[in-house]
Amino acid sequence: MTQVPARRTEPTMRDIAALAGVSIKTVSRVINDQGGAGADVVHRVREAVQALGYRPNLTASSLRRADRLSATLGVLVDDLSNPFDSVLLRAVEERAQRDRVLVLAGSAEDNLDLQRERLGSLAARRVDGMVVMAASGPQDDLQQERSHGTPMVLVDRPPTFGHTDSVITTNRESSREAVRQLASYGHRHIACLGGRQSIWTSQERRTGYLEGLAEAGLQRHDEWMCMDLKGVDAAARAVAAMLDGTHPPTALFTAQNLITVGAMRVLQARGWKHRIALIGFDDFPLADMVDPAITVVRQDVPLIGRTAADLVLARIQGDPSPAVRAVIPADLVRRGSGELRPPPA
Amino acid sequence: MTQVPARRTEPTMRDIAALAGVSIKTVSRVINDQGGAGADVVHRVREAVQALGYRPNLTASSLRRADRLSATLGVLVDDLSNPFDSVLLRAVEERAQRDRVLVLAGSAEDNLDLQRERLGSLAARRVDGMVVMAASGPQDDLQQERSHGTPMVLVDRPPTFGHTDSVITTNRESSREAVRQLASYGHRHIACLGGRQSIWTSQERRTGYLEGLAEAGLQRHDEWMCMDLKGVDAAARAVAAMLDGTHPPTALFTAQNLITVGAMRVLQARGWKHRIALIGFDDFPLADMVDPAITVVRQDVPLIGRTAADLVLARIQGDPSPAVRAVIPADLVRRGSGELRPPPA
DNA sequence: ATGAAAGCGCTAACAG
DNA sequence: CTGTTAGCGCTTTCAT
Repeated sequence: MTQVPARRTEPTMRDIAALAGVSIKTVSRVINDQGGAGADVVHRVREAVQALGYRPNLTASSLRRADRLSATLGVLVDDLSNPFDSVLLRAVEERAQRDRVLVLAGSAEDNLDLQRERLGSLAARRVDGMVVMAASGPQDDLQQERSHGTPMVLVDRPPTFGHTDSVITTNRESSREAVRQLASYGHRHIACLGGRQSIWTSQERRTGYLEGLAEAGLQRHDEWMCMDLKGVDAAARAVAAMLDGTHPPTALFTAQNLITVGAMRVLQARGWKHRIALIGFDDFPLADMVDPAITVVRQDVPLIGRTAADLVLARIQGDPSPAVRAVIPADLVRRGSGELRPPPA
Repeated sequence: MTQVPARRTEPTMRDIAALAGVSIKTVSRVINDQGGAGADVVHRVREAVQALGYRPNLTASSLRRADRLSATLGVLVDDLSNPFDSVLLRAVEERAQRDRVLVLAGSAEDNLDLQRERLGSLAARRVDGMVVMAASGPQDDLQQERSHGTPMVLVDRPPTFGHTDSVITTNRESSREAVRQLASYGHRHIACLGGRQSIWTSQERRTGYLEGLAEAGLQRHDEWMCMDLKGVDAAARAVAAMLDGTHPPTALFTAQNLITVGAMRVLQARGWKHRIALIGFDDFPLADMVDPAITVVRQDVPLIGRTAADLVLARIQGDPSPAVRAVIPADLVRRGSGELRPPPA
């Protein structure tokens, strides 16, 4: 292996102008296709660009340009390696690229300090707008950023302050529907396993669960409710404990991805996977390949991302209409595990 | 809902200077903690910053600063929503954030035109360096970008040109190991199902398969080799056809994620999942939850990402050492499907 | 159709 | 310790 070449200084419009024998302004006009330049001049400039390997400097241009736009969007999620987050990012990126806008991506890990730091980094780069999955807790930093005028769309969790667009899914309604379906299959002992209650979606799904119970005329039972579970193993332990309790449920509503997997693991280990019904919130790969295939509430994550991107891009273009709170419907994908009936009493 | 506030003009150092009654240079010093400023002056400046809600403009500063660094890294992958790509991105982001460097992310969809376009966008923003999963085909655009002096690290696929760092995994060696293990369990009819041969990794894995056969003293057989499969369904059809052929294999080596899933589906449908051995390249969620659990070759994607980030960040710092070709070992995760023996003849 | 001068927000180099 | 001047690469404005 040989030495890695050192960074060279890039040619500027000045260099092009000198080589083409025109003024720097003419170069600018040619490069931005603004017309009003003689054919031969255009040709000479293009040749010089080729010869020197010139590439426009967007940061310098946006500094002076009237719109001051950086053609860059900030996207802040919990964790870029999460399937939900990465699918969302991809959808935003795809939409943004249509307008030749690039995406600065960051993970805030549901941590307010990290979120503040990342917000500052994005602001320092003068992104044209932001798509943010808000960390749990007070949204002061987001609101402050917003008050600077930065177009911002919140995804997955709504803003607690005004004048700001958001895109969320039907957490509560779909959870309610899942529980109602379990009830309609004859279940009367339906448990809910959920994630951190500090996260808005967890709360909503829990509320939906309770509403579903009520609508089916079923009693709630504290023994059948377990929140703040973190990770597959914690979920598995909670499910095991519940099944060993004095009032074991016959159906489970797992309000989050990893919790669903934890529940599957326990049911599989005990050989009860065809006996205990299971509906999970959020789809996951291979949910249809296991036995029984897992019934889930599926969010339309790409649509959430596209909607968020459309909103923020429109705001950047100056759309002054009232703030929107878009709700993307989730649907119940029936695959088997949620259509198991309880054993006869 | 009320009107969304319009973008306001941000205060500049000039405004701070005016309010604090100092020169703009003093403001610069205070904001960049360069010292050499009286305590009361510092205080006045800080107050003005607070009062006006001033935030530094990194693009403007990097335009003039000696190092010209934008504190931004470009990351170009196939598809940001792929698990491999998003885990990689996350690892790079994490490393970059330690140096307060942000990440501009893009998907090139293994398409040379899109890749060129994205490369140009990154270059226009003067990223300090790039981490690139090269699209299949000629790497002229990458090489040209490289020749401009941009620090660049290729991941997952090596460069076909010189003086450029790369980070890859043991595609060939691990494939060979997988095949050798199948042979050691008594299999003599081992098939290989692979993805697009235009992709370097597919070729390497196929070569590893052939080497593994040879080392085990087994004959290769064209009927047992099927490449250029795209997607779960195509893979499933190919596996089905193979099993229906005149020389059905007793073991399968599937060289890519989705192909593994396609194979699983067929084996499951035919009730042969405990009869035909299966080893897949690349781990996937729930591989340990299905029956039988799937034996896979697992890449250490986070380590690949961290290594790539470390390399490019070091180059940005000026590291002049010879180009590195880092190889991150993949390991065989034995879960059951790859440890099935062939039926007695 | 082309160019000169000014300036975007900031930092470098040098004075005082 | 603090300020002045120049200039990063580009676009704006206005002149020719």
